[in-house]
Amino acid sequence: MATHRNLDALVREGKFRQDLFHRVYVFPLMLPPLRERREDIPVLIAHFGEQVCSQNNWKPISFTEDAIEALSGYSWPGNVRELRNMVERLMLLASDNQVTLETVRSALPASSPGLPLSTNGSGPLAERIQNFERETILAELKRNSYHMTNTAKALGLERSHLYKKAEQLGIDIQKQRREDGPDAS
Amino acid sequence: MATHRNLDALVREGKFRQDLFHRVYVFPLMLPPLRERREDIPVLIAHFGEQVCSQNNWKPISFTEDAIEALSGYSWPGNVRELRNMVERLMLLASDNQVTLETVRSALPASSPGLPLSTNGSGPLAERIQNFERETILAELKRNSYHMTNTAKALGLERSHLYKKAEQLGIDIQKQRREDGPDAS
DNA sequence: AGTTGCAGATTTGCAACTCACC
DNA sequence: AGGTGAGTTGCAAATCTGCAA
Repeated sequence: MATHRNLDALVREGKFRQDLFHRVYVFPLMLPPLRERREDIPVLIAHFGEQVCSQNNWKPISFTEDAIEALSGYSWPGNVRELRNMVERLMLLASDNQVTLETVRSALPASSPGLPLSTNGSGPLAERIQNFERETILAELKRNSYHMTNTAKALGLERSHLYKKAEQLGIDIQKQRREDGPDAS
Repeated sequence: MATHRNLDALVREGKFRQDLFHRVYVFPLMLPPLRERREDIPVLIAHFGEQVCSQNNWKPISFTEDAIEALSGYSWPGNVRELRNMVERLMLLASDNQVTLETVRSALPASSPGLPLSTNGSGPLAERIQNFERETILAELKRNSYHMTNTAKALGLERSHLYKKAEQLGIDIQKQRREDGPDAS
C-alpha cells in the first residue's frame, strides 16, 4: 500500500517516532470486519455496554435479547470500532435503562434487513436530521440532568420549543428522567 | 479496570476467542491522547489524508498551512482515531481540493480557542443541525457524482429544494463539481 | 440542469399563565 | 412576601416545502 510505504519512509528518516507509527499503522489491521465473527457480537455488546456505562457514570443499561439478535444478525460493513460507537449511541437512546429492538430500529435508518452502521447513510434527509436531532437533544438532556431551562439554553432554543421538539421526536422527558436515575454525571 | 477483568474471565472460560480479545482490548490502549504528541499531528494529517483519498478514489486534497496549524494547536480531547475522523470530515467539506482554515472553522462549532472534536457537542441546536446537513448533502452529492436529480431523490427532497438548501448552506455546486474531478467513486 | 413564483404547512420565538416548591 | 423552575397555551412572523411552470 502506497500510504504505508510513505509513512515507513518517514520513520526511516527519523522524522516520525517509531512507536507512534506502530500505534497508528497497526490498529486498522487488527480490526477485522465483524461479519466473519458474528457469534462474538453479543459478548462485545456486553463488554462495550459496561465500558460506556462506567465511563459516564450511568446506571447499568441492559440489552434485550431481540436487540442483541438484531445487532448480531446484521452483517456489519465496519469493524469492531463501529460496533462500539453503535452501542454508545444506542445507550443514549435507551428507554427504561434498556436497549430494545425498538431502540435499535429507531437508531437505524429505514432499511431493515441490513441495518446501516449509524444514524446517517441512507433514507430521506428529513429522517436523518430527525435522528440526529433526537440524539443531540437526548444527550444534552442527560448532560444537564434533565434541567429543562438549562438544556434549552444550551441548545439555544425557547424552553417551550424544547417541549414541542421533544414531543415531536417522541422523547418522553418524565420517563427519561426517571430512568436515568439520580446518579447521572 | 472492571470491564477488563470481565472480558479476561470470559477468555479464560473459553467463551471468547483469544485473538479477537486482543484486537478489541488492545486498541483503546494503543491510542494515546494526541495532546501529548502534538508535533506529530502534521504528519498524521498527511498520512490520513492520503489514505482517505486513495480509499475513496478522490483527487489528492491538500491541507493549507494555517489549517494544519489550527488542528495542531488544539489540544485534542480524543486520540489518533478521532483525528482521522476529523480529517475525513474535513476532506468532505474541502473546497478547491484544499482544506483551509476556513474549512476547519466551518467543520467545527463556534468555540474558537479549543476546537471541539466534531461538528456536534456544543453551540445552538440549529448550528449543529446545519453542519450535519451540510456534511450529509455534500457527501450525498459526491456519492452521486453531483447528479442533482439522483441526489435529490436520494435525500428525499424536491430537486428545486436541493438547490435552495445548497445555497442556504453555502454549498457551491459548480465549484464542488469542478474540484471533485471526473475520477470520483 | 437550473430558476422562479407562490400557496400551504411548519417551525420558531415571544409572552402569558398556572402550579409547585423553597 | 419573593424567587425559581416546570409545563402549557395562543399567536404572529419567519421559514420551509412541494408543485408547477
